[in-house]
Amino acid sequence: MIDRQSWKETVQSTLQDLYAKQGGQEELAAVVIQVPPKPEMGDLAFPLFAYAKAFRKAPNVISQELTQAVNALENKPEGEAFAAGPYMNVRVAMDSLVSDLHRNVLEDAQTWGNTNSMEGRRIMVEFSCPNTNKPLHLGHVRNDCLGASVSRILKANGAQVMKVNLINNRGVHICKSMLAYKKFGNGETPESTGIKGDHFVGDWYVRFAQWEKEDPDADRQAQELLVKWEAGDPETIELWKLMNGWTISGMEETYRNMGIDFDRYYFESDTYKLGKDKILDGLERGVFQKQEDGAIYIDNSDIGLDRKILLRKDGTSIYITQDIGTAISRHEDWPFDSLVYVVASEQQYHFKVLFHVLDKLGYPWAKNLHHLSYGMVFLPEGKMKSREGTVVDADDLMTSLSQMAREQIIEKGREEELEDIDATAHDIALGAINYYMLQFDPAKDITFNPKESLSFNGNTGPYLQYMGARICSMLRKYDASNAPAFDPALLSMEDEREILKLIGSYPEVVKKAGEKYDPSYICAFLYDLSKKFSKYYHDTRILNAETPALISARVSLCRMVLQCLKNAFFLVGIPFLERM
RNA sequence: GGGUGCAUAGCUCAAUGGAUAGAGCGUAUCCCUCCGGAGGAUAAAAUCCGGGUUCGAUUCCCGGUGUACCCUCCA
Repeated sequence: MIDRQSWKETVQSTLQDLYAKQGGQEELAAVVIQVPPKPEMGDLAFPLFAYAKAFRKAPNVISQELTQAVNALENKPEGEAFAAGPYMNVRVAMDSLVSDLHRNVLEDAQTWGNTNSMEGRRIMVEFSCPNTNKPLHLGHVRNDCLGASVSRILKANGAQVMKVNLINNRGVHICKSMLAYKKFGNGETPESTGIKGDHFVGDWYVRFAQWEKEDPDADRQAQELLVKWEAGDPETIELWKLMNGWTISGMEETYRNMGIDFDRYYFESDTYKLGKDKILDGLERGVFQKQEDGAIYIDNSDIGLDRKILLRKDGTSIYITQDIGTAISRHEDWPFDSLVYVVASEQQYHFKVLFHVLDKLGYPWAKNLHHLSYGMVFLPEGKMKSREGTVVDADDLMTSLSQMAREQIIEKGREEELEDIDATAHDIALGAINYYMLQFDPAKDITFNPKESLSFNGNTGPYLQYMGARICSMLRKYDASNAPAFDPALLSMEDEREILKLIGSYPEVVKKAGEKYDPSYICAFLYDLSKKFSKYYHDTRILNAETPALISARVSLCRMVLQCLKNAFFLVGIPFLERM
């Protein structure tokens, strides 16, 4: 909103003139523009340390001379410069800027804040990618929140986005739950037991782990079943389809519940054969080599890595085999400019190799593949372990949070106000989860403490939702019919200037979040805005301000904040609530 | 052993190379004559260690220490 560029240019040329006056010849270093640490110190800051040597003067002195020169200019940008020690700071005149901002925010409404920084780019985003042998857990939740949010942020920056999910529905782990079910299942089904499909299949996976401990032959049998599966044995395929169907329908229920959706599903079972073909093809062309025992590998010594097996000696495919096939068929389906894989940091090596393999196979787009690597989610006692029953299940998490939200609603006596308590509780839970998962730098490992993390107070999603609900509540009480026109000059308090500047910076935040694939910038913005607004309405009368014009101006500010909250909420998956 | 991240307050996290390193939780103390207390205010409390670059380093570089993940014909 503030015209930083004009100020920068003005200061640069004034500084250069000043230097020339005292006989300086050479070109000075580019001026740096900053935001002062406190609002009362102005809106812009120019540190002048770097020029001390050239001017042979202390930065404080340069600041004073520069300030005088800048303020004496006839056609400087609107505002006032003042010396602040070794800095020259500027307080910008905001009235016309605020008028524009006010108009833009309210006219653009839900598209306000969107940028065109990625206009025309076609970006595919892969996320979630569950295995069909167990239900979604906390790790998937971080993945899903990130993938969904990044997709929305890229879109808000003008990109065309294709959200894809890759169902890992084949492999020895799938065979393990199938085998245990075959052996011990007695024909039970999710329907007969009343257990959600993905949980039902997951239970058999756990059962296999127990059996494996008792019977050393279990693992060999699982491998055998995988070979049968790849050979297309009808009975095996039938069971596989049945069990995958159970899992996937269970997961889709979880996705729906969490507001996650995809434009397209890919199935590993459909693409691994293409991967195999491409590897055999690469072998023929001399890109890959064959070991004495028959396994095919790529020699990665050119990028400082060891050899990597691409196809087992028995001819069955492994994890990377299908990823090769999947990437190729995706580019055929929807030619993308870039493909973003949202996958945990533990797979960094895998993606390094994958991208290298595709590059060696000669696909030009292999250079535009990006691994959005995010940190692990740990529990206070360490890594989640299914064997020790410490896995935090996604469905359980949603259920317990909804339950907590429901209790709070009742405790606060809000039932009467709400049309649908369960729906509101659900949205609060969703807001809490999304904000929790997205507020941190994706690269960082995070520790999820169920007792401490599941709070609705402080820096949480519900706190943000509450701000929105409070503003809505105010606006409902305001009669706008004879409201005086918006006068930006009335919003001159420090608090108001701060809030307006923050709103003005929102498009830049959206842009940065897109460039960095990082929703945490949006989260930080939301918290900052909410906290500032929260203090503002605590200290300042709005609906009962002194004059109708003042009321109108402040209400307008509230409307702007509200629009900004709504738009940012959308990007990070926090449901907006008019009442809560 | 090699590779890649990470290291900031008691805990969980912020901080475009700049001014007094910010929040939440927890702890202590205040605030419902005022628009919703899922709130506001105040206080105590931190940059892993050693070098280097720079006018200036939490930030950049090198070394060390700690920690996590990977280096499987698991996914």
